[in-house]
Amino acid sequence: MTPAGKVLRAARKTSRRQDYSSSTKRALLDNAAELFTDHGYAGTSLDEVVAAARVTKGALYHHYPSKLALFESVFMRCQEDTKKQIERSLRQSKDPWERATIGLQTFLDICQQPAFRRICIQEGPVALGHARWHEVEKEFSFGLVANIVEDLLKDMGGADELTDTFAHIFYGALQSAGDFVADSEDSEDASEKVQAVISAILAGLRILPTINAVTTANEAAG
Amino acid sequence: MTPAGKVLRAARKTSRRQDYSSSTKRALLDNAAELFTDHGYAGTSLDEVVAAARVTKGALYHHYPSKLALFESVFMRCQEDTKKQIERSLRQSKDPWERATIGLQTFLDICQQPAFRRICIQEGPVALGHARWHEVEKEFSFGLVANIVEDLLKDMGGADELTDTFAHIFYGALQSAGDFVADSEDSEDASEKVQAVISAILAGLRILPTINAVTTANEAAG
DNA sequence: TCGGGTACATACCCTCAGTACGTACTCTTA
DNA sequence: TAAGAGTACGTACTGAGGGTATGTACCCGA
Repeated sequence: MTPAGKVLRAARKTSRRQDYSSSTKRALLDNAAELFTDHGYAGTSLDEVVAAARVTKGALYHHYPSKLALFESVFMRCQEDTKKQIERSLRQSKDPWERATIGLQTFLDICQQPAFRRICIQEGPVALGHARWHEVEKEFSFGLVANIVEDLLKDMGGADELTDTFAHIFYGALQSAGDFVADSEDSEDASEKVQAVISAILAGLRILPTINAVTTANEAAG
Repeated sequence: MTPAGKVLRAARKTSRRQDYSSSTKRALLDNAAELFTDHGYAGTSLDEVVAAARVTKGALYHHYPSKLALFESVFMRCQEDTKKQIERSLRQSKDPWERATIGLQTFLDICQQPAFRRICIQEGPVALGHARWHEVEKEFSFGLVANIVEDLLKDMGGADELTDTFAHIFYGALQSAGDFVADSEDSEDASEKVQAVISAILAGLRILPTINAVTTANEAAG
């Protein structure tokens, strides 16, 4: 702990009451996250959540207006954690290809974690609705992956108009890849295979401008 | 109608009572499919379903043991329809690459249909549970796509041990591609772009054996 | 024609999300 | 420092919806 940290801690103006309150809220969020991860949104009752957090429904509805709002808070925290984790991993290198490799590998790892899989990939779109889910994803995990892909394409020779399309499709591919590894018996073996396939797909990127040129030419001719 | 058809129809041994029963069951299934597609599993109440089918809950629970069982029936029918549709499209050609193109394009189209998207892709794994969902998928839509990919790889030079891995990842890519087109403003434009990207990914397939060889070599060396 | 089984309808129960209201505690302000 | 106000809950209830128990009309074979 730095001296600055000590000063900040001493100087903060939160009352004991506020501390208790935020602690309660955090307990609700933590326990909800765990229960939603294990049993899904519909499979988790608020009675279970408040019991795990050792409070009552009155406390829950004081901090969150609805079950859905509670889930969305859990969802947002999961997305924020993911974003931070990927951004931290990206700071390890300056080389575009290396950054891409590291960033994508990090995302792939996160896709195998139960919390992200269940809450952000599976339950998210169903509970929040596809529109709201997509809106948030764009600003967090998908946005990061899209940026990485964009940088890759730029590095390979000019921003292509297929960038956005490829990013979307590639994002789904990564999620599936995470599923594949998470569901496999031998996760090390599966992880290696997945890396090989991802590499092959990215290699396909190299000829993407060519294909696009052909498509455009056909379009003009047709 | 062929004479054989007439004979069959005349010869069938179903009573009027049985006709009514199966008609009721079908009405429940049809209306449930529509409501589940529009409002999801949790968002659809059985009261709405029975009202739409103009029966009561007694009738529903006579034909289906639970809400989940009703959903699973809808889900299965959707998967069966998809399988039939793809298989029919595959009969159009004998050439492996052409078959692959046609089959994948058909699946891509189906991925954009609201029923398949909502019931088989989004709600399916959440409502049925990931394990049960995956089990069924393997026998239907995913199985077909995996076969197409396998044939492609075989045609390109020997069955690769990465086939299964690639099939999984590619399947996810196709689902995302369907999402991309379905959510886009200009679906024709999006469809063309998606085709270009899919082609690029399949092109990456060509060098997949090479990558695998390198990976294996590294593994042996390490 | 007469039991028996089928195909429903009706009425009820239980779980669970959400609400209304009560209360204790704290923090400010006169 | 006493009082008023607001915060942070707890308690008791309501309504919606999935599921069940039971009643009943009808058909169908014997």
